[in-house]
Amino acid sequence: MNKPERNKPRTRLEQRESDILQAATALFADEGFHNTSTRRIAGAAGVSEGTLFHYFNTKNTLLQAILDDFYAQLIESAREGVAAVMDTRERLLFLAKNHLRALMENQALMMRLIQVYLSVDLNYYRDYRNSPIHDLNYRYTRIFDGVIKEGMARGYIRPELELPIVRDLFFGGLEYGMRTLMSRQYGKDRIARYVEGMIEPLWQSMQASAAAPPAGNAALPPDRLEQTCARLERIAERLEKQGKR
Amino acid sequence: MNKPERNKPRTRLEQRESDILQAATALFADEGFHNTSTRRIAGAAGVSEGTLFHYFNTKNTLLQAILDDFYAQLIESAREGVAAVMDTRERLLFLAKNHLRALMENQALMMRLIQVYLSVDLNYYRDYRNSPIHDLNYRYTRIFDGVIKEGMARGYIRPELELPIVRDLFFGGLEYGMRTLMSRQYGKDRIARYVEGMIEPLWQSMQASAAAPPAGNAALPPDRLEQTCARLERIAERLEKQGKR
Amino acid sequence: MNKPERNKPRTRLEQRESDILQAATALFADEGFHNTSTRRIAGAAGVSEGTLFHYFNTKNTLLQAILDDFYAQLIESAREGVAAVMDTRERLLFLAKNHLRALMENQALMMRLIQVYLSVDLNYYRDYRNSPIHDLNYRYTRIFDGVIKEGMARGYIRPELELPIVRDLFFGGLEYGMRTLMSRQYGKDRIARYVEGMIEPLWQSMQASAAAPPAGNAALPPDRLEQTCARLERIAERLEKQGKR
Amino acid sequence: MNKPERNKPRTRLEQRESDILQAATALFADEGFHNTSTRRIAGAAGVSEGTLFHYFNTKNTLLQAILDDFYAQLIESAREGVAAVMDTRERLLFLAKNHLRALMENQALMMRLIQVYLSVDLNYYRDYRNSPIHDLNYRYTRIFDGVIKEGMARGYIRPELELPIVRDLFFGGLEYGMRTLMSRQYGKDRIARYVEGMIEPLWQSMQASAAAPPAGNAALPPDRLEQTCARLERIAERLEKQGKR
DNA sequence: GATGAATGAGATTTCATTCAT
DNA sequence: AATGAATGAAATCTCATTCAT
Repeated sequence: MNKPERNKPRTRLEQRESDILQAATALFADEGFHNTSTRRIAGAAGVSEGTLFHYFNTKNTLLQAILDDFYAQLIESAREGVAAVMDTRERLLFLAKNHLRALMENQALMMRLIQVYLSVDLNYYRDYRNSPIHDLNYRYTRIFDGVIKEGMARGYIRPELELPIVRDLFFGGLEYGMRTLMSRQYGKDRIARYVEGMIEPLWQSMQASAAAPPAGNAALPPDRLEQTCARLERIAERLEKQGKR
Repeated sequence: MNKPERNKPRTRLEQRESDILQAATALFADEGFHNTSTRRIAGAAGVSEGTLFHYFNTKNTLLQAILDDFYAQLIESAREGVAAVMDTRERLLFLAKNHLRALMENQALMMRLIQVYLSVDLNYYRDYRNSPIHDLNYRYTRIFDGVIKEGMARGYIRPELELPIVRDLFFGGLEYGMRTLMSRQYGKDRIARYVEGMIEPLWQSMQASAAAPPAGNAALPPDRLEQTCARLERIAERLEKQGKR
Repeated sequence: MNKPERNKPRTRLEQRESDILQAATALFADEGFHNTSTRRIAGAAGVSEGTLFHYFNTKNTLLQAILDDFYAQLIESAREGVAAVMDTRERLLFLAKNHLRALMENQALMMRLIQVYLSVDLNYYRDYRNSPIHDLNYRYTRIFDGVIKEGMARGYIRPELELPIVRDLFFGGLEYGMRTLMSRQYGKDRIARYVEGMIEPLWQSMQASAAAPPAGNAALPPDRLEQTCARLERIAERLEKQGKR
Repeated sequence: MNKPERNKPRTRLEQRESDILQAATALFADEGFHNTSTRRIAGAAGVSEGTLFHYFNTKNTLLQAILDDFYAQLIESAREGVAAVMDTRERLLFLAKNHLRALMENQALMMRLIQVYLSVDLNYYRDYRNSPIHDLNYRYTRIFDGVIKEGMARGYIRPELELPIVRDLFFGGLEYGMRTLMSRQYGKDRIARYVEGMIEPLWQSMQASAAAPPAGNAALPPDRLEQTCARLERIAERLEKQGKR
């Protein structure tokens, strides 16, 4: 899947804008946002610094534009994939793979960018809900939400499951795992295997069947038993010590 | 639980060092690493810039020291909690709460710092394995790993579960969810409820072979019970012998 | 002879660059390299500090540029003078005067700059041969070498004389003597007298085999005379032929 | 010959002072004056920074002390050598070798130090005559002067020779030549050979005999002749060119 | 006498942004 | 629309020197 080239720029203006975006994307990904000067971006894009600021008023604007592009593609690809597959589990697999693929294809740029953006340039937790990135992310994750809700409606997923939590596990798990994945050489199949390994337990916990014995209680007995055993063990140990004296 | 105050600084040197660390921690948390100048840190700590660099050769050194401190506390509290509780599920609940608590107590500093550190100042994915933070994180997550492995040994967790994936879901989910949590006013119980909501599906998916018998009582570990009984009998016998003396 | 004004700057850029170079030259000369801040240079040149670094990436680059300019002028003037005079002794006199003149005209800057450069900023004796200043100096002293070699070829200088040693005496003596000269008020004729006083013994020691016949007329180069006479006769013959046509 | 150890420090105070001097000497030599911080000197000397400034009020004081020591040794060794040898030429050879040896033994320190001192920290040419280093150097070069004067008195050196000029050639030549010597691997004999090569022409030019044909005139005839030849040559060449047309 | 923590002025360099051309 | 020279504020870090202990 081709990235920024997708919207083929036709006019000279669009070409320039695209050049700048691509150059900035590559440099941000390689060196990080703060370690990349606008001068270098301009140089890499083959334009003057003045021109760069002619297209993007601010370095932050540039970052925002990159994020916009990225999310636009992410959202589009996610929607397409979800529309093409009907099975809920397959849809989740697709979303996960697509998510990782997009992140990695951009040389992990996005993860870094988003983090930097969230962590440094915005006061993230202060005004997250008003930030433009919140909006992007919201629109993106709604696709996931839709899949889950449809799965519930169809009876594949137990309906009392808390959606936000599944969402956190899904995206959080994927991005956390990406660290491990990226620090090694990885192939396409490696990603696929990893994703399947992650969806499997998630899927289990979503199953309607698993809800049958209402969890809460089902988990209690062995714990209770375990606790009692442990207590007895402790007593036994104490007795042993005393015995040795 | 109190943070840097824990190791109460006694000498004047330690006091100063602690002052600087605290000031830097707060500022980094509020404004981000790159938006906080050493001058402001020095000012906030009540020392001159020269003094700051007398204690920490580099702004990065300062960051490193903060991370070291944070992880040291995190690791210690995690170990203590795990040692105090025997039940696997309870342990996971504790680890999750502890993780969130630590992150939030530091004004979400650490998450941001770590991200910045990973994303910007290091070339994260390039030399992650050699970075000092990798080591810290490794030592921390091994505690989680230990809990899971012990759970498997005891029969509470199906042994074919892939540990790295559970780990990614656990920590990734927590940190991803933290965004939501922090953007609202939250109370202690809110965290607790959130954590329990997250552990519940995770725990389910860990249960022994949920695929075959629909979970529930299948989680019973009969051998464990048998072993404990046998041991108790042995102890009883020994006690009987002692009683005969 | 005017220094940086020589290549009259036409464009605004060249003008600025020249301003900066001149300001830096003057300040370095007055206060020394390490005691002159870039801020003061910028101020003296009437530009902002940012502009200064726009033209010269580094304070050292600036120094290098000054040295380049100086040597370029030195080399050019030396070549011109040598080309304009045929007599070896006159050439040496010229080179010596020119050397001192250039050094003094630049407010003794160059001697100081070069020394500082050699002594402090480079590890002089460690990588002298690879330093850019070595190259400049080499190109300059080759002019002297050429004069000496030609003097040998013409029979005015005894050929067994060791060129490096004469070179050391020549330039070393001049620069060492400059200290004395500069600490007093000096006029043009004073320099001239000093130079003549220095060339006199040097020249004597270069004369052909001063050891054998007590010098003086021994310096006569009979073969040179013979060769020239022969050549003149040949030319005369040819002219005669032409006249017969 | 041992350098700073010569005045064997007895008291603890003297030992410390000597330690500091030695450390500073080595570091200045290796890294240059401005690139060596007092902190590093203190560290290398095994004392605290406070102590360093207890012994030497100023970094410049330290430099001055080093120079004092160096010159003291230089002067002493020069005096001893001159006293031990009677022949004028031998004395000059000794002085030259001794000069180079001392310079090189100190890792070329002194040359660099003096240059730095002269070039940067003092406004050398402004108040050279009042500077302490002028005094040291004056006392040192007077030894050379004495040798020359005695040589004149004994009839070995022509009396009309200008002493300052010979002095400049002698010391200037030596120090200029040192650059070449130090940038290669050199042995003791290499220095000796170099010095002899340099004294030879110098000595010739000092000879009383060379004065017999009063130089000035003696040098004229061949020059005059040369000029005439050159002129004739030029005319001949022009004629030849015309002839070829 | 010895220490080394503390200082604060200052040094070089970077950078996003502006604006005259 | 495009340029790139110009800016000046700010950033990190160094350093000789002082002084309380």
